[in-house]
Amino acid sequence: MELDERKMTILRAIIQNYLETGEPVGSRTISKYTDLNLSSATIRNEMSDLEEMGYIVQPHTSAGRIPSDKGYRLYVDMLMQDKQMEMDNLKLELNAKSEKLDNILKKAAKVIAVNTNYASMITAPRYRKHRIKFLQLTQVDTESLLAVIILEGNIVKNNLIHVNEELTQETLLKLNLMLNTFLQGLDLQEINASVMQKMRNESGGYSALISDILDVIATSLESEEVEAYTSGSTNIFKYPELNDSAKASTLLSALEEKKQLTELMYQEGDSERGIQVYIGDESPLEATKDCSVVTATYHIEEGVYGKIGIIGPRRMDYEKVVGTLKNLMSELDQIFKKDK
Amino acid sequence: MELDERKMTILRAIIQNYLETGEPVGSRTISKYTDLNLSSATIRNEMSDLEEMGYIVQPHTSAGRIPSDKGYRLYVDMLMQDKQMEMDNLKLELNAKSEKLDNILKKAAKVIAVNTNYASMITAPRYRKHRIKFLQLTQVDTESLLAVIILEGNIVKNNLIHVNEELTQETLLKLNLMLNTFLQGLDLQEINASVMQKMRNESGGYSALISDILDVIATSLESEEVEAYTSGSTNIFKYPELNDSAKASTLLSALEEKKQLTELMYQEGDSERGIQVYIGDESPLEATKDCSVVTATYHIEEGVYGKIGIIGPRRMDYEKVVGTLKNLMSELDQIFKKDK
DNA sequence: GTTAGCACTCAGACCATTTGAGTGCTAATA
DNA sequence: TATTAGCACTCAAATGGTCTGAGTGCTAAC
Repeated sequence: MELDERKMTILRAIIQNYLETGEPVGSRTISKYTDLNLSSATIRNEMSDLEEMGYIVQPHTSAGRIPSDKGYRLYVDMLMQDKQMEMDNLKLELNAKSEKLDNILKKAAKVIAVNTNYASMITAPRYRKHRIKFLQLTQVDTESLLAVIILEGNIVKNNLIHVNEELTQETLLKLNLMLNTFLQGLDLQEINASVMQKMRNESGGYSALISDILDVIATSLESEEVEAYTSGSTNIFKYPELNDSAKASTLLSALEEKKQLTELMYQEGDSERGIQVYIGDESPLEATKDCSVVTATYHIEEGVYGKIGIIGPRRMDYEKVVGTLKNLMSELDQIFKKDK
Repeated sequence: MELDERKMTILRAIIQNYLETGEPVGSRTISKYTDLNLSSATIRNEMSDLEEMGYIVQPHTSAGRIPSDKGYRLYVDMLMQDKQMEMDNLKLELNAKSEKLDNILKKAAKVIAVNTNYASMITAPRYRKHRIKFLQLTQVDTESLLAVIILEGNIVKNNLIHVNEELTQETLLKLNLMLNTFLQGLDLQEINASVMQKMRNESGGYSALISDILDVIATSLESEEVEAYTSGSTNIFKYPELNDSAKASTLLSALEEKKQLTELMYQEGDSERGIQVYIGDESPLEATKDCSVVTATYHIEEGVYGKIGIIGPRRMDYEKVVGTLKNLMSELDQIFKKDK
């Protein structure tokens, strides 16, 4: 059987109608809804064909039809190659000048959630390897040193180190110089035993302190799970099909935990560019089997990127979501470009 | 009428039973549950009295009784002055040495949520006024300066500032010296126009930069909303009485927003010490009218403290919750003491 | 190829009935 | 006088039957 023009129109009508109402849609509805001027009986025949081809399903005999994952997929694919969206204006109100990365991201997540009425999640950019760009120790008071570590991409980490004796200005300068000489441009793997040994040798009696500092660096680089922010997770209550306590609970847990979702977003073959759509069972994540997840990538610099995700019901308004995401992506790209 | 020994016992039995089951409890149950050896009829008489006194209510005629807010209140008050809890061992697994404040707090929130099966929230310590302890500018690369600001209580803030020209080492030293001389020990209110003017005068041509820096400081200090972490928010699905979508939704929104809850925790008359219990309508917060909220305070140093909160159903296991909180409070106090 | 008509299906609403847990009251008992 | 047994009563929730309406598939007519 062939998926001709008319079948397409009907399928599209079914999907759009279902997106609006959330109820299975019947033949009579479609016969009125479209401008094809076909009777419900004809529609029934076509629908029966569409069902056979797997694009729609009946939740039970004598109910209307709802789109299957395959049907959504077709619809989404059609959308994707379709005309460029007209952009509805969404702006991050940021005085970007002194705004920090995490604030920007939090706001972005919120903007998306509010605009789409779905749950959103955004991850901080993931650097392929965290190279040390710059290191600095400063005496804060008699008993503590502040270690500031700047990684490539201007991620700033800091940590207090407790010391017993006050260090002279001179010693600090020396230590700083040494640390930078040895460690600049390295990532965690490259700080191996031999580097560490050399540093200790040259430290002139401060080898204990050096160890402490290396410890701090190690935890800073290592524990770097990708940070993620969510927003609008309670939006899922707006969709009856997700709004039973078992489903809502697993979904919200996933959103709270973030970790799984992060993994999903950084999926293999994510192509680093463009927009990815997981419909229902297509998702490798158990918790989102009843949802659709749309992810997008924003870029900070070559090879450094983060992800935005939207989680909503299968009957998500894909058109709007994809539009909003594209929009926000370029917005973010802008901000980070200006930021340079 | 008087609340004699026997009535107390019965009330306690009703509450405890209701905590376990979540169902209204009837006279027959109590007559078997307690070791008073009274018939259900007698219990009925007593219950009728208790109802008249306002400690229990009937959800509808011919249902069992459930505790009223007043009843819970009595019960909680009894608990509070009761014997010291035996501590069940909960430990934060932390290698506290290099662990940062926010990590400790996140873990604490999690530990509580897991231990109690309620939702938990913890706020970072709130300083009455944020005084600047130490400031430092560092050149990171040709176009950016890193400004590190350490506030009293060792809260570290940092921000990148974009500059057009590279500064000499000497200029930086001078600027740093000046910044510290002028700003050390001040809080935001105290950085007024006259201080700013003086600084600009002495800056020797870097007044634009100084303005930028002051901007950064201002946002760092000002935007200091209390940070808060939540955990286990999905636990609320475990309690049928909260598990309808309207209630769950408002509650979860409150947990996601955090702001309202933070306000609740830093309530007027919070006495800075000890444990506070809000039962149902006692809470000034609309979103938690159907819940109970228990808050506790942990201390970092004189006058600097944060809050832990537990949110659960009215029929919360107050005994356990209060125990756990006391426990964790001392644990946290320990960690922060060691940390000094 | 399209349409009208008809029999059939099934979820959900509606209603009556039953069940069981719980109550209040009264009279008997210790 | 305090306690208890007994009984009539209430009401939520469960059960089960019936009806309704939206929807289908199939067939015959256009």
